[in-house]
Amino acid sequence: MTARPSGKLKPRKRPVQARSLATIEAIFEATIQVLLHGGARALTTNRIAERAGVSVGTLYQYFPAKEALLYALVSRHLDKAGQAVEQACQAHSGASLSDCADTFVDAYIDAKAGDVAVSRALYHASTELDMQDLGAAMIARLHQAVRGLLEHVQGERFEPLDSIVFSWVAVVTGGTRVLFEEDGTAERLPAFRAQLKLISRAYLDSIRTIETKASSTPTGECQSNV
Amino acid sequence: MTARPSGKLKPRKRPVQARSLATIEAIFEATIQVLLHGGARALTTNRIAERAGVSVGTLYQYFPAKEALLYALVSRHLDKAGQAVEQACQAHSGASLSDCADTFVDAYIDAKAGDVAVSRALYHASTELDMQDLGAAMIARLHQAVRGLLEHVQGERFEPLDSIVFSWVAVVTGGTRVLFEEDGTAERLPAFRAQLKLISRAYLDSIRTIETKASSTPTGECQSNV
DNA sequence: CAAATATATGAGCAAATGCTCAGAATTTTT
DNA sequence: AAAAATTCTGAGCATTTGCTCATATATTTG
Repeated sequence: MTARPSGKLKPRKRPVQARSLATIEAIFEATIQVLLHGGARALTTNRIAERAGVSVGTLYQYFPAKEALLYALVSRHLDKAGQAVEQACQAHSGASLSDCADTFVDAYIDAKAGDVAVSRALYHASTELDMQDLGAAMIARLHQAVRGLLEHVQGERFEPLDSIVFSWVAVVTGGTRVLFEEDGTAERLPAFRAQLKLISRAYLDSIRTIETKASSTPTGECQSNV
Repeated sequence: MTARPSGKLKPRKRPVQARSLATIEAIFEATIQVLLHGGARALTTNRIAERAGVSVGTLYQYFPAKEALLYALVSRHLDKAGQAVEQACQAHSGASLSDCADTFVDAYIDAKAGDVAVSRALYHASTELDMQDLGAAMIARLHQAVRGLLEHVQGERFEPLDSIVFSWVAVVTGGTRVLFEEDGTAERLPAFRAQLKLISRAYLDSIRTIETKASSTPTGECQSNV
């Protein structure tokens, strides 16, 4: 289900001894540090290696290209967040509508808020490269989790489900990103989280239709999407 | 009110003859073309000049650095969008709540949807540089326009206004950006627009309080923000 | 211990990039 | 038409970047 890197993005060598694992970890950590300290422009393989306390050659023994390193790092980060959201959604399956709304909002924000600076840095770094597949995989994952959440709300039905899921996820993830790019993220976060829950609850509440009744499409404009 | 570039971001020379103005326009256009064709990685000053049909020297006569060129281009683009939204908001001042919701959603999406590819390209290019001031100025502009819109809804009051404005703007702009990064933006756009209106209407409707009555804060968590 | 395997080193190459500058070409002014 | 002002040219410099490879060190295996 996870996007598998191809060509130059695939890791070069798998570590077998303990020290090499530690080296890779150091490289990952150094990458984040360089990114945080100097931004995407300062992110050179030589600098990363220096900061990690290894030589460039070592870096290139595990990653065939700078892109591959970033790819692995972003992949890792997204995977953690995706897993957290999936878990939360499954744990709250069958909950009430407003609980569902809160569940997704909290899960997503918490997953990203763990380290705002890292999230921001990795995002900026990722836009340079062509890793749309990673972003797409993440979104697909969120879609599936949220879809499951909405499908199991007792006695309610949402149509058109695809469109609703897409829009809700877009609004929550996109809105959070805007917050994270802003200065003063931390201070704004609590209020934003509360408002995002209000938004989600109000939205889902306004478009829900009671089950087993004839469902009249709430909007005339949209029907379905591929 | 507009952010003024300082240091290396300030244009170098002002055009006085007609041909130089055309040259600058060609450089702008070429920048967009190169960006669209090869992405941020391929955006070099030599390539831009070549595509524009001028020499690099000419480019550097008007822009002291590559950054300055991009800064001017993004500034221009954001300004156009900001102006469009401001105008729409002012034109619909005093409208009903759901009209207000639709107004902002339509104005913002239309401003960005004019040329999806350009929006996307410029956004990606801008993340590399440090032009947070431009983004901040744009957001501040949107905030003010939306605040004016909500303040003039007859007989309704929104509190805490700052928090509501921030969240609504974040959700609309962020959600739209997610859509624009996705594949198949065009096909998804109509459905998303409709859902975004539903989201906005449901949200604003759920938090409105009748004027001249004692306003009870709808959420306990959030009060105000600096 | 020795052979085999795994890991680490870092000087330096090839390519690319941002940008300059001395002067040519064009337009405007006198 | 000459002088002045403006605009344009593009070869090439200084620097940076991603990355390699011959060699050295460390760890495991037989």
